[in-house]
Amino acid sequence: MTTKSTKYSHQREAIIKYLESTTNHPTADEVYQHMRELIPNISLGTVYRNLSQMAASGRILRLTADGKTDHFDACTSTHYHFMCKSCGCVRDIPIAPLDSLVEDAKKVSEHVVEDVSIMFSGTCKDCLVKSVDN
Amino acid sequence: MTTKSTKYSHQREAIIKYLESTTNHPTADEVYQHMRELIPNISLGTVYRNLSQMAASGRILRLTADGKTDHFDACTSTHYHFMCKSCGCVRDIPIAPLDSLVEDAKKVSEHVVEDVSIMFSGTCKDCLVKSVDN
DNA sequence: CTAATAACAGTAATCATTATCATAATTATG
DNA sequence: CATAATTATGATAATGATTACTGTTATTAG
Repeated sequence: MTTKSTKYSHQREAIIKYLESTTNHPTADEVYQHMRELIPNISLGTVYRNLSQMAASGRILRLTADGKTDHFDACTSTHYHFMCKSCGCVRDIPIAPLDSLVEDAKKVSEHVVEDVSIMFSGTCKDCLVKSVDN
Repeated sequence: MTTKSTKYSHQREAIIKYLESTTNHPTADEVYQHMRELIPNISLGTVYRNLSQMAASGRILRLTADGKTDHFDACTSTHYHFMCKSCGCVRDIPIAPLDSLVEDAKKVSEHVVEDVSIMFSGTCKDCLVKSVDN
């Protein structure tokens, strides 16, 4: 069995650069739309393949929130997120990491707890303004 | 504008009874498979419609974990869940509610934080046994 | 009892994502 | 450096979960 290696690709490089340049945690389709400005004939499948590959290897984070569309984050250190119930945008929440949470869960659970995902939700400031206008 | 009311249905009654009888947090399809034993010609659409309706009204909880399939829980008081990365099952994690978490997030965020979802992940005890066998 | 309306079963449509496949780009090797 | 091996790509088809549509049935109000 030969372990398969990773080859360089222009497309993957552009995707990771874009993810590192934004704190907006875009969806696969948002990444795709941006990439098309740089690489007009890039395929949506290429974007999905590279995002999934980088998420699997730990290079980026896959954020699952409302069960509809995943978001991606190039910042892999422990931090938390907020999803707007109105527009679906994902933003950072600057609270301190809850280091003991997984440890606490490990102690009480009969299962092997490895990770925890914390997702806040509510209304983002932009959607709040819009709702006041109406 | 007339507010639309809710009418009784045999199907919805059976769905909520089933959800209340289990702590396994089934998916819509698992609910459907169970319902077919009681109501053989029930439609999958009916199951989805009633689950969505009850989740929207707060009667049950919709649990989103891996972005693939939602799970449902008739217990709506604050508690936490674990999803197995191997088989996808969802189980309860009996740690005490983190009451201050949403309050803390409200203080530091420029958005209107209302709720938080906490999802642990790892390997469930059943999958652990299977992996040891191999 | 009858009219109004919500819920139903069955099915088609949608959306996000993954798989397939022939071609192109990258890397290894003689 | 030439060529073989292998991974990545673009284009598109397929999948899986969920929602929408439609004609019919059940529930409820008058």
